Amino acid sequence: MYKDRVTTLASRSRGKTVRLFHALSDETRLRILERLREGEQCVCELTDVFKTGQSRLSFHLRVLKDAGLVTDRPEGRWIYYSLNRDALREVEDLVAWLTESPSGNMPGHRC
Amino acid sequence: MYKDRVTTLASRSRGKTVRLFHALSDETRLRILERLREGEQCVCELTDVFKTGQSRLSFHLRVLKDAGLVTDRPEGRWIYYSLNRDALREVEDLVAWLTESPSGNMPGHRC
DNA sequence: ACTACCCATCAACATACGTTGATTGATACG
DNA sequence: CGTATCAATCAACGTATGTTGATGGGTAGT
Repeated sequence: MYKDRVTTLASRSRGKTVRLFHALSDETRLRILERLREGEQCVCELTDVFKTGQSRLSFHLRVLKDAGLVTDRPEGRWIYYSLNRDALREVEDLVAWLTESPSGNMPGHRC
Repeated sequence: MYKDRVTTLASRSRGKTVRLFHALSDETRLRILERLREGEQCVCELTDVFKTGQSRLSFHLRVLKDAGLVTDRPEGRWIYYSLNRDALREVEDLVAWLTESPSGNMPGHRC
């Protein structure tokens, strides 16, 4: 369990992790995720709710998708977005690993 | 337990959350956190390890500190930084809340 | 076919962010 | 004292990011 988490962070490319956190570091995108938490939604629903330009939402949805936090599914002329809970759990593990105390000791340092 | 998490995210200002994730969305800062995970460190230690300019680290440490992820403690002419594990646990809860399925149902929408 | 709708993409712009090198202040040490 | 060290801050710069309005491609309905 513990070992799993170690490798989770260690083996993961830092760039991918950075993109994950970056995707989460925007108010609009957080609100989108909160919304998607309730279930699948199409873009038109979101533009309705957020009362904002469509291209703006499209932009943010793309950031979330590139980070792997959401998935999309076309149906007719709509595209439905939904949360990727696996990615979120990965974020949880990442942070959990940081929170834990390491086993070994650190080498000293002369200032 | 579940209710706690709900209020954790709901009562929290989104701006603060955004700053948290933003602080985590940089490779240098992630490496600093990984380092601090092993224990308290002064800036000179970090400049040594990362072989980079002092002002650069100072900048990133400030971002981390403003987000509440680290704390600093002056001692003599050095300043020691350490992880704020409470803040990290807060991040964990935030993400956990997003991951969970909500209880109620969403209102429908006509496209 | 024609029109209406949904969405992604683009170009242009403004703002935010990270880097670098220099300066400043504070502490320690001779 | 004078000098050296540690670290925060500043100004200047280039790049990344988010916003807006316009365009275009695909699907549905008439």
